[in-house]
Amino acid sequence: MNLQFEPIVAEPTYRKVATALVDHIVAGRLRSGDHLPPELELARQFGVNRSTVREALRELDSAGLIGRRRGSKRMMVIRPGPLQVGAGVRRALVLHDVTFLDVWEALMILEPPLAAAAATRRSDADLERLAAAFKSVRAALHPLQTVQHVAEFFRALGEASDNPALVLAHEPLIQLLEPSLAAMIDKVSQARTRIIDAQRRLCAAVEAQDPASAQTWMSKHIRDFRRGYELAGINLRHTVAHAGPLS
Amino acid sequence: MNLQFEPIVAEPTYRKVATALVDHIVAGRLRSGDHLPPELELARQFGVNRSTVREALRELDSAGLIGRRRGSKRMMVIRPGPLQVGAGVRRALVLHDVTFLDVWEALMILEPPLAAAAATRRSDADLERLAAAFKSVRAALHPLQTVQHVAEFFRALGEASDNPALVLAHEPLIQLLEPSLAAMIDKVSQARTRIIDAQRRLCAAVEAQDPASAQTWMSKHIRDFRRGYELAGINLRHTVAHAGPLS
DNA sequence: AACTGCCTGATTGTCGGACAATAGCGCAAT
DNA sequence: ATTGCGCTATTGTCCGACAATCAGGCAGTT
Repeated sequence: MNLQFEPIVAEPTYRKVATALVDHIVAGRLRSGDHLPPELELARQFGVNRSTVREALRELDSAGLIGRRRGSKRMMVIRPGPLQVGAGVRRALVLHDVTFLDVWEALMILEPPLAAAAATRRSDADLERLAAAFKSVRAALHPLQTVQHVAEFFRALGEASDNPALVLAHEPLIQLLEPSLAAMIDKVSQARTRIIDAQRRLCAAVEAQDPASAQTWMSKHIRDFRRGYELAGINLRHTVAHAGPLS
Repeated sequence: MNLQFEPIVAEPTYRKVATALVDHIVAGRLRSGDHLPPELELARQFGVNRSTVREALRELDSAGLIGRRRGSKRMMVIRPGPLQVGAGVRRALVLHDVTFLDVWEALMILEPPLAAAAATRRSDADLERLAAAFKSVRAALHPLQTVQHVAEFFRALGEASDNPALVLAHEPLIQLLEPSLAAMIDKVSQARTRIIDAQRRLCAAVEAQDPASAQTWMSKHIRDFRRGYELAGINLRHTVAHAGPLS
């Protein structure tokens, strides 16, 4: 009696419908921008009730695979963007009790090479976006504004790296950084100046397409964040939970 | 006439219900392992129809925030695990036409420092899991088995780093690597040997808690992957799309 | 005491139908 | 070309229903 049985899996219908739709999207039969067939039509084709279709649609919705333009009624297929995906990962990280130190360490690993890649491969448009973000940071009045533009600076740098994997990997980190950074800037007077200084060097390095310099300065920049947190009296071993608006 | 108006957002009820539930979970009022109230009870409390509640539940379901034990009927709150979150990110990456080169570059950035962190902070249990994975790789018969255990090796290393941010960041990369790696091992005869050799060194470094050595060998290891792909005749600039089972 | 079988209630999965609100769209009028 | 009007399609939400099955109690047997 050495028999081992596989557990029986009874997938509910709404999940089957969902995976069927996902498969169509990932296989490219439904492309980004295409309108999804109306719910009743889908129900007819799948041979299920509209309620069931709707439950499946909520799953795709939550996965960021479908959405609609503002003011539009019909659903269309979209590509899950970094903000959407990043928000999900951020939630997961918060629930896993990620600490400031964890986030800082990950940034320390990711951002310098990312900056180097950005410097190497940036397009003129990327440079422009980066410069615009830098300008906004200098012009920002409130800490909250500042961090929003700092986040945009990081995002611009990510896009410049021209590597979707890196973009999606560092997006949740940026989102986790944002709220705590505001508190830090508010408490540490030199923080703003030092951030602006680092960004100026980074802009220059990216413009000059000097990866080594970009990497070095980003490294200093991230290290500075840690110093800022310590000066602000934030315990790096605390979890980042509840540090900002969530969903 | 310089007025700018904010766009009016009219959130549907099912989304409000979903965010209300998410807020409760993230705020810790509903903890991992808690049973969710029955749908009718939720409908009563929210003052909406059960269908609406169910659509909201599908959203949380897809986000990996709720689930159920096998054979159980009632939903319970869970923490979205790396596999779940990673699968979502992987889908997003595929839809963003990520290339082998992109994935390789991200691995090249992430894995060496991750290995160093693992070597520094690994527990005895981590070491055991890593050794078990290594053993399974050596014992594996088919390429498909091999890559599964190789993936497990990377996951074990990630867990050993004791940094959830790093774990979640490299999970989608592992998942993207998996299918193509099988093809590569099948074509390049030395690949298996070289992987095992690298893993042996990595195991030793992690056991000796020697971060520098771990980082160096991981660096070589990842670099080897690239050589393998080139030997296998895989164009690194091709997208990884459709390279394996999706959802 | 432990295991088994059985019954009952609770809960979910799926269905059908209904209706209000409104986006989409064509057509006429300006 | 823009505006106004009216019809249709589509979504959001609700109600009610029923089958399947899980959870828990209860009795009977060994």
